[in-house]
Amino acid sequence: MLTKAQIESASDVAARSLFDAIVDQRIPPGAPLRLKELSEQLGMSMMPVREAIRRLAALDLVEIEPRRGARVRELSLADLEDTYFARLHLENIAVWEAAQRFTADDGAQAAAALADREAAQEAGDRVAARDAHERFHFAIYEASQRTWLIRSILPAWRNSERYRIGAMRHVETQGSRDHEHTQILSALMRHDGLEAVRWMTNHLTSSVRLSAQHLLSETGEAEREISLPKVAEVVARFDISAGIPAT
Amino acid sequence: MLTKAQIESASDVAARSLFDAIVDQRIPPGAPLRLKELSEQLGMSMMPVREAIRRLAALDLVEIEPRRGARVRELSLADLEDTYFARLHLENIAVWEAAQRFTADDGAQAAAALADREAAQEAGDRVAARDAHERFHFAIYEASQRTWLIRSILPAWRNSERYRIGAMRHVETQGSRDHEHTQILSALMRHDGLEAVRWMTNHLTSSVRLSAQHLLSETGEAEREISLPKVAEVVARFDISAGIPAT
DNA sequence: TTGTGGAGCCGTTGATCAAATGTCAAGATC
DNA sequence: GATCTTGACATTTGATCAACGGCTCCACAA
Repeated sequence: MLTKAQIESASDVAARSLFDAIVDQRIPPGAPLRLKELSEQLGMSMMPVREAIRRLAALDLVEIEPRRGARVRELSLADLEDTYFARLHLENIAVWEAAQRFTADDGAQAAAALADREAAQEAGDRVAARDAHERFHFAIYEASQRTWLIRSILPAWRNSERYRIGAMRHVETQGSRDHEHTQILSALMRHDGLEAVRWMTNHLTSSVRLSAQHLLSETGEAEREISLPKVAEVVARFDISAGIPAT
Repeated sequence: MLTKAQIESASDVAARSLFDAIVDQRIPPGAPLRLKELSEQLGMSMMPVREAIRRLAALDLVEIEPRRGARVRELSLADLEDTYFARLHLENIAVWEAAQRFTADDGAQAAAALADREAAQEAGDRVAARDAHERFHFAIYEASQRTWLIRSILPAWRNSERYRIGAMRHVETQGSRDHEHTQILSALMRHDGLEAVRWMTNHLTSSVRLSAQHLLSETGEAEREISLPKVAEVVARFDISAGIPAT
């Protein structure tokens, strides 16, 4: 496990480094990504950097114009809404499915990630905290065993990180985040899909609220309501299914 | 529209060519993709081929082992089920959303794609038919205006093509396929989301049945039931929402 | 305002580097 | 004496590098 995982190709390094820089806004939205410039900074040739950029483009974090190069995608309220619309649906389906086949081992992995996250949080290591947070969520989704569904989640997830990180930096509503995580996990361990969906919906809804607030405060725009499926509607979709035999 | 679109980079050509070859099983499941071999066949250097392979890997059509190269992912009944599970959920959400904001222009585009498909079918051009089929479906999904949701659909869609193409080659159930397409489209034009979801569910369900049948007949395995959400359950999820104000 | 020239940058190429595997022979073991 | 194991070498293949060629954009001039 250590032997292979340690080998990190140059483009892996570049991809991770660029992703961090974009999420942290060290490379701001709209900024062009110059191959030569980046390859010098990272101490490698242009090729691995180029590949890293293509990978980020596959996640739609950057836009590539042929023969023109790549630039960081702009942030917008519309994009934020759209991202969370997708997340609300996809992740709730995953959670619902996970509830039906959640094992003790799944629970242990998720709990470990939660612990890692709190430790990283207290140590002030934001990158590690973000990493652990992702591990927690995907430990849950993977319990659903629905591989293609899980794969579909990742791009939207990664995109939402761009909005979330900024919003979470200063805000101190971390307590309710933790509470939501715990509630989702405990509902899953009880195989209570409906309750897990309810908490996941709350979790995502409050995330998007905070992110939107932060985004608008940065651009100086007035606050305005964002358009998302109603919590009641989302939950109802699963509620009705509860009476119908699964799969 | 012609000026820019005509310029196709070497890796674009390679990616399309490889995708076609994999879907048609000219490169069979499990076969390794050798850079040198392919670059000679395609008359280009190894780099664009390499990039094309990475792109297909992003869609999970091929598996890459670091330093070992890439090979075509194997087909399996489990993967087929998993793919269609994702498609059933994602595409139904898209259809439901599309129904609410479907315009005459959306309808015209979808209808044009359908016509193209029938023309290609009669001309015996399978690649063009597959292309038009994809255009039809995505014309519908794009009417939903949910960009991130639509993006999430593509990988699973492309993967399902690997199963579908083989199954459709000989089978002559094309009539009911066409009927389903028409019904989906007309339901959308009437903004009848529930009916559109119903037909889409039928459409996907019969697709997966045929694909599974074909797959099992090829591997010589006995027919067996595949595990998917029940049609009633899928439709019910949207049915309950119909009573709740949208968005 | 429009046409032209130059600079900058990306996409591609062919060559080089490094890792991983398969082969083969020598020695150990049964 | 036959077979299995082990180690080094050669080959294959992917990953990376540096340079070339062509496209795009911008400045400047007519």
